[in-house]
Amino acid sequence: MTRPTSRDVATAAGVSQATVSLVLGDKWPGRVSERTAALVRETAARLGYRPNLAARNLRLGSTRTALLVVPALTNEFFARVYTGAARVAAEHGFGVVLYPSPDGTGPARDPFASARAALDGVIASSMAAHALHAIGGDTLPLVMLDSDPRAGAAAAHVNLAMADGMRQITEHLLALGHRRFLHLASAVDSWTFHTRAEALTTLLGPGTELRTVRSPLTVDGARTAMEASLAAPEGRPTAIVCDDDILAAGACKAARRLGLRVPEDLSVTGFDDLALATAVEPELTTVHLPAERVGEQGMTALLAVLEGTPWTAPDIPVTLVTRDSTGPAPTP
Amino acid sequence: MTRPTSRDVATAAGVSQATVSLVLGDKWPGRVSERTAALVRETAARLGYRPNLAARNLRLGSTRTALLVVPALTNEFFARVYTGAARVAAEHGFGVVLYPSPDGTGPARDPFASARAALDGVIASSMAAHALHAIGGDTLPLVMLDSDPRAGAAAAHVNLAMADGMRQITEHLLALGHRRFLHLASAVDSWTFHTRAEALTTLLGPGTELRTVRSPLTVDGARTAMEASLAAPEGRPTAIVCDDDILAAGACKAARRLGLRVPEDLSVTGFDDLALATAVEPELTTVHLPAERVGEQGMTALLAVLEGTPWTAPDIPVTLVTRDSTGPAPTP
DNA sequence: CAGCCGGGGTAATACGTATAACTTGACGCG
DNA sequence: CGCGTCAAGTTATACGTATTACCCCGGCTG
Repeated sequence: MTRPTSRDVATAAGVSQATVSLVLGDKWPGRVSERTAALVRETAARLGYRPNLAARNLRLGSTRTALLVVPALTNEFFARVYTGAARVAAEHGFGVVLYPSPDGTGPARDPFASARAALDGVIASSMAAHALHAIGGDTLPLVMLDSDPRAGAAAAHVNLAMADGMRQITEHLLALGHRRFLHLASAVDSWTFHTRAEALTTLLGPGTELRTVRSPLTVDGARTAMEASLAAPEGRPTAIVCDDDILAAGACKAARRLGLRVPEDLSVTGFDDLALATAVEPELTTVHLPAERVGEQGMTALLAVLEGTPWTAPDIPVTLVTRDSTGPAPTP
Repeated sequence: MTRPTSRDVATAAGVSQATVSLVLGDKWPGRVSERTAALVRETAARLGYRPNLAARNLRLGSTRTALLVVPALTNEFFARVYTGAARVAAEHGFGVVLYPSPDGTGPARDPFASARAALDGVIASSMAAHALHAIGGDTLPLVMLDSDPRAGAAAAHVNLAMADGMRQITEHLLALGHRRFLHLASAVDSWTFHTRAEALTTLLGPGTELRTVRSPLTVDGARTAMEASLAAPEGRPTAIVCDDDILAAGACKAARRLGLRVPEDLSVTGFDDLALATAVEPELTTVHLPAERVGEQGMTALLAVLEGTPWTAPDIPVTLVTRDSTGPAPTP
């Protein structure tokens, strides 16, 4: 009552195992007569034959499987990255297996063991460089998502035009008359944070103020942090630039609790354009990040690298979506 | 410049390949002297040896890998199910690979091919019975999540106490004086929906009204559906029972657009207790579903089944979380 | 009619591992 | 001293597949 092998199909069809493989491989047209090919196919279907992937992988020396390393799948952004990567992978007969969170909370230490599968390559998102070794990035073809392009270990980089997104935000807010800004960033230190912070500092010209607050990446964490920062009326910022829609939602809640109206008294912007951005009220002005495309390009890059083609592409463009959480700066 | 094999380690250490396997397998204490064991381990580390998982899987006839079938990973609920399953799996040296969405939008047709790995078992969530065959549930040990316990194909079931959740909601709302209800359900037909709908119908005694509306599982879809249903003042429900927090958020938005206050004019309840539930304002009264525990129990059940132990457990309890979206029924 | 070619199939092999079965000294004991 | 026992390795094999190299035979050509 064990699973049938290609040899079982062969004997049942009265041919050799090689013939079965030839037919089912579908790779050598004309190698087998149409008559026997049909017979083999019919027999295989009848027995419910499924090729043993472990054996095939061993024989071929490749598993057509990529490892995607993400901080947390419960973050909609990364779930969408996975979706995009998985779609492109499937189109090329590849699979994607996940390794959530190398920052400590992940399920296992060794992603190789955790993946339980030989890997052809790695796509790693927002990861500290020191984790690369554990991941095996030194051994396997590696594509980095949203990381420092100068980091040498990676075979290819896929980046979003974060700085340009920040430019669109600041231009929008400056045009609305805002001068006192607060940058609400995630507590985890990543290249993404540095890029955005640097862009923001550069873009805000003289005559402006900028404070930075960091908070855990949760609505409640952001609310708590902002309630503390917005309590005192003197010098209160009029615009809060958040690194994530989740933080922006928290900031809006804090404002409401303090009796501040959004956007009349306080403008708030987000990043990512998650489902959350249009679920809350007011709907968030935010930078739309095409997460699926990040996954798609990541996988495309990996496929190119695996074929030996060096891969490079311009940053993925991002666009500001103006909604209801931003408005003219209040006149004092 | 290819990856070293166990044989490479063996020759480098001056022992046989079997010895390497014996040492690294760590399974036969006293089989190899401590001296040579140390030598082998040191050599393996020096060469950067990693066992070829494909070969090991082939040899062992098991991949220690489970397939998790979920509708969409972008739904936080399922992302959390995955997280729970992956953690338990990792504790037992198992891996979890995903097959998102058999309802059509998934990356590939054949989950086996898509997984690119031989599988030891399947954990399937909210799936139509007809998809079972394609999944290979007839071939592999199968654990079903939130599905009809009477469905025979599954080796084990893991269910949430949905009916009890509905009971808690209705008792809460009835106590608040509500009599005219609207059940806002997802458009996809699942066992979960039927269970909840049936429970709701049963629990609402005489002297109550119940309407049912179905909508796509998005905030905007729910908002649109509700704007239509709430437009006419006559016979308007006072309580909206939603099958999902996402729908509840949409209902709240619809209410606000129509000038109705939540909870003063309209009470709204959700299901799941996603991050969204506390991100929106008012915070949602909702039934907390321990999603991670669903994943954990699913994996635990699969492990039991793989060991030949029949597995069974009571429904996972759920609890109503009372927040700000429900209040006393308005007096006409 | 000999030689050659190509269509259609088969036998053999290697991928890298885990383990069962066997070997070889050394040693204790009757 | 002979034999069983045991520790510490080694040899051999099988897992299921894809592919290479080979074989057989009928038909065509010179």
